[in-house]
Amino acid sequence: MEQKPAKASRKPRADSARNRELLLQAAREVFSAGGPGASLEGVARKAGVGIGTLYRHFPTRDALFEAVYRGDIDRLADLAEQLSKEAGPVEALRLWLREGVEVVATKKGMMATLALATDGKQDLFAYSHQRLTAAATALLSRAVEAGEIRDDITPEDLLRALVGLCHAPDRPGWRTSVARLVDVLVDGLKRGNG
Amino acid sequence: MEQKPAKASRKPRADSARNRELLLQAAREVFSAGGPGASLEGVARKAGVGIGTLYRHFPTRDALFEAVYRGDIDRLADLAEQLSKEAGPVEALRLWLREGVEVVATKKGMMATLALATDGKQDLFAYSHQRLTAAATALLSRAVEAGEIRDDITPEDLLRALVGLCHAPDRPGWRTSVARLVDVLVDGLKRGNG
DNA sequence: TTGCAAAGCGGAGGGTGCCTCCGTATAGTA
DNA sequence: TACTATACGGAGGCACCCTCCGCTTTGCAA
Repeated sequence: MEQKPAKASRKPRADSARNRELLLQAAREVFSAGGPGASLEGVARKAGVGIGTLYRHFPTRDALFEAVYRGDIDRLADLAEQLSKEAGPVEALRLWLREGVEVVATKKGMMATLALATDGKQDLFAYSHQRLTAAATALLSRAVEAGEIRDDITPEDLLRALVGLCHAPDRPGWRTSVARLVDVLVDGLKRGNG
Repeated sequence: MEQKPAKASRKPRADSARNRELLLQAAREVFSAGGPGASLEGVARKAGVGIGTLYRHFPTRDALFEAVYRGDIDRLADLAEQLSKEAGPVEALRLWLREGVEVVATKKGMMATLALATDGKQDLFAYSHQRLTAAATALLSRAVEAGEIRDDITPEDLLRALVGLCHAPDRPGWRTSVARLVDVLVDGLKRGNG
């Protein structure tokens, strides 16, 4: 029942690793500027690499998104944990949502990633989805157990709201508008408003 | 200072009007199924009309959206007026948002239209934007004047929330999730939750 | 070092969609 | 019926998507 031939596989090639980095860097820039619809050929051009190379490293557009923004997802998930220790249950929720908004604000491409990560269907985003869901679950259940918010809101609801509110982060007054809405939403979560 | 030559202009051609209708019908179907990214060439094909004809009638994708969904926008705006008479201030808000969600649920293409109409920048959507903003303003200010909700929420905030919550109307449990969030939002609007 | 094959490169090519332009067809009018 | 304003339609130029495969580079072993 041997798992793998384990063929003493040779060291990964240096040019491959280098190109991968070049692509990630280029994608970061292109996506941040141009949003989720940005051209992959543009990314390859900017990286100074053939389009074929891009597709070999990242077989789909989503794979590239995943690779580019996984770090941000992780940071957001970690933040939830930290806030659970440092802030009251409701305040932690509020601050977490605000930070989520803030992250998106600086990276248009992040929106698409967040949306995909929120969607459980994509195998590719299973990891990100799991991390975000766990973060949302933790924040919500803590507040529920403290008896401070209603108990019928799912983590999916919270993520949906986060992603939804972040759409169109270009419009004048976006930040303040979304900040208000986050407040409204969090207030609405509190017990005894029904 | 004659405004126009008023050249006893000839009657508009029958084929033109017919094709316009064919295009609208085809667009309705294609957009409803395929969302905002659906192919315009596909619309033309489905209408049995050349692509040039499509572009002559609707110079941009947005113009087509506008024409297809203006009726829905109007209906939504009218509903706000009606609800103002038939329901309490806060309840009217809640019901209006719910209806907005419902309209989008059945028409993917509507999402894009709503988003565009919410955005003031598009001259093309000036009418729709104005109608929706007026509707939101009426509902909000009525509730504010009744002292039932906070007074720092703008019509733009409300529309942003509506559009935002309606994203990704495909996911399982979408309806109930959004329904919950609308409730949370409206609860959060109420006075005395800060 | 050298030779070799695995691993990786890159861009041509076929497909789709966007939008414009203009020769051709046709509906209204005289 | 003839004439012309009006409308039609699709070819053409562009950009992008993604695949495929001949060529290059790299790591490794002799």
